Amino acid sequence: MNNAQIAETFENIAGLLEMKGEKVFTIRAYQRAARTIERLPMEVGDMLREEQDLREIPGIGKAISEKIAEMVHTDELKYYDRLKAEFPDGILDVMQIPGLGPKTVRRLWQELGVTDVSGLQAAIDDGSLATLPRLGKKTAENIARQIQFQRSQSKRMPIARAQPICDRLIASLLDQCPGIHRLEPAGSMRRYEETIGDIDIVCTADDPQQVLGTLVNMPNVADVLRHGDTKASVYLSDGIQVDLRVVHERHFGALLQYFSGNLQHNILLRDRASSLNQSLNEYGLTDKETGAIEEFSDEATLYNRLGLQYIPPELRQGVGEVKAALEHRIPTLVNVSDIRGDLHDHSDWSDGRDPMEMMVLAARERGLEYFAMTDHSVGRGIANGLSVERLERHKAAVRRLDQDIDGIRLLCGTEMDIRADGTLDYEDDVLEQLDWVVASVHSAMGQDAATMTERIIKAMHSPHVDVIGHLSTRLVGERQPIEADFEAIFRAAKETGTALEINASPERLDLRDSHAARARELGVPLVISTDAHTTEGLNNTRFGVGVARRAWCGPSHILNTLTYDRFHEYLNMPKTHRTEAFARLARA
DNA sequence: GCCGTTTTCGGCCCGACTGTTTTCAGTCG
Repeated sequence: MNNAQIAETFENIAGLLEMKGEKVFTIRAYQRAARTIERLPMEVGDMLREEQDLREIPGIGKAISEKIAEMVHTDELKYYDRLKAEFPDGILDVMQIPGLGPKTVRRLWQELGVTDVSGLQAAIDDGSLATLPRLGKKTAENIARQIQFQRSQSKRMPIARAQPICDRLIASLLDQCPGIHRLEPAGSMRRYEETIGDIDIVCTADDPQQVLGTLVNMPNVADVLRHGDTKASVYLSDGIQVDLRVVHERHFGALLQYFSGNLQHNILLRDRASSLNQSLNEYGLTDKETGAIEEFSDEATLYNRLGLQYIPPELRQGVGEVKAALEHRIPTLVNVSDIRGDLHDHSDWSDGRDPMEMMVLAARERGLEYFAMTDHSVGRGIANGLSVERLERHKAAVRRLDQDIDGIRLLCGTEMDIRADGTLDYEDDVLEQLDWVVASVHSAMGQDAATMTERIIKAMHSPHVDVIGHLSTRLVGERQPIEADFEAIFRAAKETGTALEINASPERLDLRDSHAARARELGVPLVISTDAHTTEGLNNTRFGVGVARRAWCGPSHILNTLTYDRFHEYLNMPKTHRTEAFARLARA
């Protein structure tokens, strides 16, 4: 079993225990373990194989580590099987419906025999649900609506889709509410999660009611879920929920912190406050003895007041960052402004939309010092991949632009297919004339893990392959990643001196955060590239930087933060010396 | 179930909103 499957099992256990009426702290422990395992940089199976003690991971103790070991070794969990047997099969689906919690679901099952979503719908339709004490007509209507919504949309939205919706919404609120002082996205958007459950926005304004009223009355609001004095929740017709919270200016720091989450981070922070005899809520810190309230107009002061280093939003995942902040171990994270080059880009020579010259000018406009033109190789017939002959002319065109355009250095490159058998799409004599080679998997993505791992590692052993592009080939919310032994691939990357790409295209975000973290731990040079196919695509660097920041990467972990001269020095190094050379160059 | 510059036992985050209630339980984030 892999981390994702183990995490899901613990999540389900938590759900079933809730219904059973188990102690909330037991339930919380399983939920916390699930989140932690989901975000672990390494497969727990590999950790056990290397005889690491899982109990060193925060939130994982004796009972849970034993359960993990059982799942890794036997692919099943007897405790979970016994627990599942106590409940009908579809009951967890019923609990997924917003507004229905364990207490209600249990009553519906025991008193009305509801065991799945269709049974729930039937209980609404025949009126029996509304007859139960403390449930009524309105509740029945709300549940019916939620079932409809759940059917019409998938649960979480890729950040690529949510971001423009959020941007438009904020622009629209600012436009219609002149009394707004501050308005910022918070939640998973601010943490640069790869998918967004709902759009959280925090606000300060002269007249909170006016702002909330404006939101609920917007034309693209499909449904109003809640509308109170300080917060409102709506469903947009775009298929995503928006939560807006409005408070007084002097509470803004505490509110922004509270709403930027995640849940586990906030729990740990409140825990920290508690140990200082303070109580933390979205309005500020309350002294438990005197009752005095301290307010914060910005987040940094709040963290400092708790004796903590400031924790950037991307790190607020409840997986050790609070402890690190206490010990002043929060690193300086990479910023968009640190990125000096883009090393994976397409033009209309292959499947890009814009001409090479426009791409280069757009890159220069964005302040980049160097830029690699990496159109597809011949094997990508469908993407108008370049034959050896066209590659020759492509190269000449790049060299010409490099001469003609000042202020940016160009690299002749390719995004070359790694074929199904691990051979490369161009011969060595062609590759050695290029400045920069991105090698990517675009075909036969369904290979078994052993074949795929061997295929990629074989490509890494080529002296000409500088970086592996979008390693897992996943598309967020669309296509599953390849099956492979990623730990072995990361180790081979280090050994062969092959860099790994963090593909910043928000559809990809590949490496994903936990993989980037593991590669960083091993010292593999990472590259943040946009894989732009249009000039606008160059704006996506921020998403890649978001992934790198979530992986605790500083500028010294990212190859394309090097100045052109240093980057050039790196490239002139034989591959096998590069990992070491990078560590030196990045420190210098 | 986890965890310890108070603790190996006794704690474990905190408030808003809704519906169905005459004071609050359930759910959510």
